[in-house]
Amino acid sequence: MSIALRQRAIEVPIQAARAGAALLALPIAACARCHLWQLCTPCVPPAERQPDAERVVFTRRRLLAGDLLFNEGDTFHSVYAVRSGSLKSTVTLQDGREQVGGFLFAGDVLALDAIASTRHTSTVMAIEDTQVCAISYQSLAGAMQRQTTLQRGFSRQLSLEMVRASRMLLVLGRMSAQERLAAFLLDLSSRFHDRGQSAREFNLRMTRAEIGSYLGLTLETVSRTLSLFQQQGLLAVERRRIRFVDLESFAQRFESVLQG
Amino acid sequence: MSIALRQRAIEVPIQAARAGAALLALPIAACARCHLWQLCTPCVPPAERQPDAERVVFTRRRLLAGDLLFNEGDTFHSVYAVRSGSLKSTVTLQDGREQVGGFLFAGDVLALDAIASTRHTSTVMAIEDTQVCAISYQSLAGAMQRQTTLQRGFSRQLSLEMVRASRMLLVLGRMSAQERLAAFLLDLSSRFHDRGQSAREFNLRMTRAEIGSYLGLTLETVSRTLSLFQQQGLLAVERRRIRFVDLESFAQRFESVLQG
DNA sequence: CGTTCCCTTGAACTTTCTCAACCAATGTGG
DNA sequence: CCACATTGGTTGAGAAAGTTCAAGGGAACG
Repeated sequence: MSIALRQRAIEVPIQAARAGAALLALPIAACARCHLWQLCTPCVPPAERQPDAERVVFTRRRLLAGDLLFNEGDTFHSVYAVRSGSLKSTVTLQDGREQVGGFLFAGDVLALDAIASTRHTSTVMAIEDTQVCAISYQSLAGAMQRQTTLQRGFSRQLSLEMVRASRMLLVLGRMSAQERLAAFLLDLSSRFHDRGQSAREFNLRMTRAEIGSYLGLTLETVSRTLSLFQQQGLLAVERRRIRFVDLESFAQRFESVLQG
Repeated sequence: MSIALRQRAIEVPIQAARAGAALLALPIAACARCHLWQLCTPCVPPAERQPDAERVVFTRRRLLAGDLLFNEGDTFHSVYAVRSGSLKSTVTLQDGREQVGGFLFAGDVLALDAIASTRHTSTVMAIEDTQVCAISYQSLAGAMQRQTTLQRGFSRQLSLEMVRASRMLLVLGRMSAQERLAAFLLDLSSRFHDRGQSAREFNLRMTRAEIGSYLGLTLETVSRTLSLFQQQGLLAVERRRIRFVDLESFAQRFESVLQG
């Protein structure tokens, strides 16, 4: 579950994965970002396969916008990697209040937080047409026992999620609506950039209400703040299309947001 | 790093650890709660030691109130287990705004989130006189390679932290000042209870300002809200001493807070 | 072509924050 | 032991930020 703002870029493993991608001709771009690609049978040609790699069961799954990948409380069987599309993860209070915990895009891995509890702790829904790989956790755990690299990468991934979560606490705890939204947009920008898309201009995949929920704001405040940024000449907003007029100065103006 | 509200109780591993405690006569109570006690040379009598347990290096460290355990950005060498006392973990924005990320008590394990980055992502300070065990991560990682149980327990611990973090996001994102403070007090109550202390009455170890920072509120709001709870006959507050007039009904009144 | 969903904007209202004064407890140095 | 400073906590009043309620517009979809 990606609950928070990303690091500016994810350094080492991406590099490695990209090098690997060139070498091994990964089927799709998302796999180059996926931390689990070494386990993925379709991603690794037979010649290079580890003998036990066979045991890790990957399943492809297609979702339409609005489809649930899994529900809070469902038994945990698999972790997932996003191949294409986008999803949101949500948690719900007893009284029905819902909070978006994060947005997931191609290459993101999710459901790691279920390992402890054997049940999913959030609901994940596709917000556009989406493909995911399901990776059986049982077989993954087995492979991790044998492959140290993999196990380390996995711990690393988990602990990265925690870093993101604690950054998000800062956002929700200390920042104004403008700062929250700026942080959110800069996060999206850097994530799209990492995926080879434009950092300056992109389509939001989610509604104002979902953004608001994620940031602890109402949809009206999100809308007003976007309008404000536009009035100030910082952004061009047209429905879900966002363009930074000057990305560098925007980032600078809100730099308090980007790590200490 | 404990960034969020705890589960009501931590089930399986505690049970196991307590059974172990009885069997092996752990030196202090905190060790019975510590997820790493199996590695702890003083905790495991020579007869029962795994041959590679020797390699995990534990160091005791004493801190006075106000002492730093480590600073944001310090190189990461060890994870820590709290033996006694309390600490707070904080993160800071460039402009100096600070956010308390969590409070740590006896038996808690911290600095797990540094694994990914090789640097500590938060500053941890003792808020009263405190003892910790420092566990060399290098030797811990080695032991985990050999002991599957340990490695699984570690992943479990990491993923528990994530569950807590996402619960905290709910608190900061969706809840009013009263709900936040109620959630905080109930969390403390259950944590003290887990440690064999009273769930109904306890001393806050932290200032109003620290509570406020943790909950995304000002210290004045914390103070006013405590006064309000007292006026409503829910709490008896006297400086840092908190007593629930009726813990069950208090919990019920704010039950929206406690998981779905 | 009408319905639905999403977004925008305005106005009144609520909550929390900010600023400020004050009190109580604790610690310090003469 | 007392005067004084420091730290932590309480309370009030006004200001600010964001929410709620309400109305209306536009794109998308059947």
